[in-house]
Amino acid sequence: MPTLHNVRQAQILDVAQELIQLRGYNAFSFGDIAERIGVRAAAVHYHFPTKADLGVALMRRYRTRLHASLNSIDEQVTSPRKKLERYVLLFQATLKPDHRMCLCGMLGTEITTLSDPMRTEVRAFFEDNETWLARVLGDGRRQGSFDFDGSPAAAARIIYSTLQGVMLSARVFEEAGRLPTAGRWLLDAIMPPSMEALLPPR
Amino acid sequence: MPTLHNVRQAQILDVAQELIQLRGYNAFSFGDIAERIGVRAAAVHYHFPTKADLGVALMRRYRTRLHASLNSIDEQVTSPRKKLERYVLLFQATLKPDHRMCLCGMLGTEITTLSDPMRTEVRAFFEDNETWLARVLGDGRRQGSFDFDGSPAAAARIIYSTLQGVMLSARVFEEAGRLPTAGRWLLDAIMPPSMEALLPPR
DNA sequence: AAAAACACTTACTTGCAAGTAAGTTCCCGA
DNA sequence: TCGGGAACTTACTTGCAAGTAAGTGTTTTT
Repeated sequence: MPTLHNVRQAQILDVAQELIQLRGYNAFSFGDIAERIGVRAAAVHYHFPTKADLGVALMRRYRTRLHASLNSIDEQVTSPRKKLERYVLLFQATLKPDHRMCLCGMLGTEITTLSDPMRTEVRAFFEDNETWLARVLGDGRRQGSFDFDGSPAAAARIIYSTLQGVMLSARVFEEAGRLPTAGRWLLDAIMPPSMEALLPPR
Repeated sequence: MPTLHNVRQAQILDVAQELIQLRGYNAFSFGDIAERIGVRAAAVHYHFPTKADLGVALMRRYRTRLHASLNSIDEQVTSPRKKLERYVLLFQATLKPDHRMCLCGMLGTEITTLSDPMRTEVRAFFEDNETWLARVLGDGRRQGSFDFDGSPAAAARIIYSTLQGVMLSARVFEEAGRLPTAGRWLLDAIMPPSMEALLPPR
């Protein structure tokens, strides 16, 4: 069961995540967190001694949640195309409320200013995504529902990058609609010619 | 001719640009700039009263240079495909030396922390890119060298986003090679089937 | 030759951020 | 009921960052 301690920690991580996604790691302070949850800054230090500690804990939780989301997709749908559709929805859920960046897209740009353990976590997050995507893309191509050149790993890297980049520009223009548009475009781009008749009308 | 004043201003902008591309807007100070050019921080304030002033001046210069680069491409090559190849080279030139982000990719993630005039400049930079790309894509499709669904503007948005996203992951993994790979993939993705025989061997 | 403008400097203020130390309050188990 | 720990607080130190004010030496203009 969740102890009070863990509840508070989770609350701190929630606020920290929101602030980082909105402003970036170098533009939020322990004071900002404290103010939002109604305590003093020292209370935040009690739970996470340093900013780097907080960052690492946050990244670990974020990665754990990613794994849960990807597992959930794998359990709930079997078609590779449907998996990718669900995957794009994860990005939409992040972006939609208030044009948040993906936590890792944000930390990726700031990576040179992060501690070593945080850097490691950020890279691992990128890798987790690319690995999962590569598997789905490989499966899809093997069973004929996808068609693309090169290795699944290379395609995965590009698709993941595209989604990150689209989140960025959707944020810059405050046009969350760019994400679903790009998602459809990507799916169409890797669809074999033989299946194009199945596309929904535009 | 360039006055001493302008030389110093340019020098400050050079250092500021490098620092922002490497660390971000919220992770550099006037002191950092001063140290690198061998003056005191107040000297930087003499040329650019506030950080926001510096940022706006930097963005304006960056945009002017973008326009020069795009004009140069338009003058030097006529084939839409060759134009895109040259365009990708612009990104490579930015990324290559030390895994720098595009100045605007960096500022885009930090956009909520920027002054209004800076935000405007960042958005304008994105728009300039997308507008140019849309024109090249439209031209290319009209003359049969490209094939893609949807409006040229929509394709331009996605391609630009992809390049931004690829820069981000190339930086995260310190693998500059991801950019040319993605560039080739993108060009292939919008190439009509009839021309696939012309692809270079892999 | 005097004065004004230029490109700085030193010295300073303000304010915030990270982090620490030493309490204080409350609850819980022995 | 009393001791101890958990979850804070206040109060503090250190350090840096933005920005300002008042000089200083050098150069340019008149």
